[in-house]
Amino acid sequence: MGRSPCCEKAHTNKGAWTKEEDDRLTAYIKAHGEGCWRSLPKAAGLLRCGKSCRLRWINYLRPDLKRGNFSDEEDELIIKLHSLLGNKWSLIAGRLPGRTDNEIKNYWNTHIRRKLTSRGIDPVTHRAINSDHAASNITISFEAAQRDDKGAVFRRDAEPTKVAAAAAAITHVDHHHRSNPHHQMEWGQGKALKCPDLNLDLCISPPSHEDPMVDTKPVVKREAVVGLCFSCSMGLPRSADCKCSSFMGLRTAMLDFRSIEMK
DNA sequence: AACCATGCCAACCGCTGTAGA
DNA sequence: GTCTACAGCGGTTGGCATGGT
Repeated sequence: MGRSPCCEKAHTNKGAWTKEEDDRLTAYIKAHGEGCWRSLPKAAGLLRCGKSCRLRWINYLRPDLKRGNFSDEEDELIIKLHSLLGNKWSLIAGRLPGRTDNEIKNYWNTHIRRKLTSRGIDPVTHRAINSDHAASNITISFEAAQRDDKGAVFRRDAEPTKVAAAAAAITHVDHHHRSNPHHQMEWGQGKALKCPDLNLDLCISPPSHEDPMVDTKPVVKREAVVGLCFSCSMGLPRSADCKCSSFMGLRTAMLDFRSIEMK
C-alpha cells in the first residue's frame, strides 16, 4: 500500500510564489512558528503543498538568510567541506550561516565545479585531473564505523569513501559518548545529531616517516581520521582495547567527528 | 529584431529516516 | 514488529535572464 500524497495536488498552486503568498506564509510563521508543515497551508490560507511552504520559507523567506554573492572564504570553505562531506548539502550549509543547502548546491553546480575544473581538480573526487600518480596519493578517506562488543573500535574501510560513511560512523560513536557526561552530544529532539564544536580544518602534511607503509615518494595526504577510540579521542592513555595504532600511521590530520554539526 | 545557446536559480519530485500508534 | 504520517534531503527540472550570432 503506497503512501498518501503529501497534499491534494489538484487543489494546490505550483510554480513561482507570489508576493501575497510570501506575505501570508511569513505572517503565519511569525505568528505561530515553524513546524507542522502539512497543516500549515490550510491554516495560513495558502493553496500550497506543505513541502512547498517549507522550501519557500527555508530557502527564501527566512529572515536570517544571507543574500548575495559568496565570498572567497565561503568558496574555499565549501570546497573544503565538500571534499570531506561529499554532496551532503545540508551538512555543508550547517557550517555556513545564512546559506541554505539549496543555495550551496546550486552554487556548487554552477560556479565551484567549474572553478575546480579550471584548477585541474576533479570536483567529484577532489583529485588532480590527468595525474594518475598524484591522484593515487591524495587520499580523503573516512572510516565506516563498526563498533564491536568491546567498545568504540572502528574498522578501516578499504577504499576512500565520502562522509556518508562518516556520518554513519557518528551514529555509532555516539552510542558511547552519550553514556559519558563529559562527551555527550546533543540530540536535536531525538532526531539529528548535534555536536557544537566541529573543527573541519584539514592540514596537508609531508608523509610520515615513521610509517613503513607510507610510500617514501613525495606525497600529499589529506586524511581525515575518524576512527579514534573513545580513550584516544579524549586524549586519555590508550586502553587495552585501543586499536588506533592500526590506522597505518596515517594520522596526518585528525577530524574529530564528535563535533560535527548537523542541521 | 529575431533566434538560439547557455547560465542561473527557485521549485518540484521522489526517496529515506524517524516517531508514534 | 509493522504500518503510517511526516520532515527533511539530494537530484532534477523548468523558466527566466543574458549574451552571442
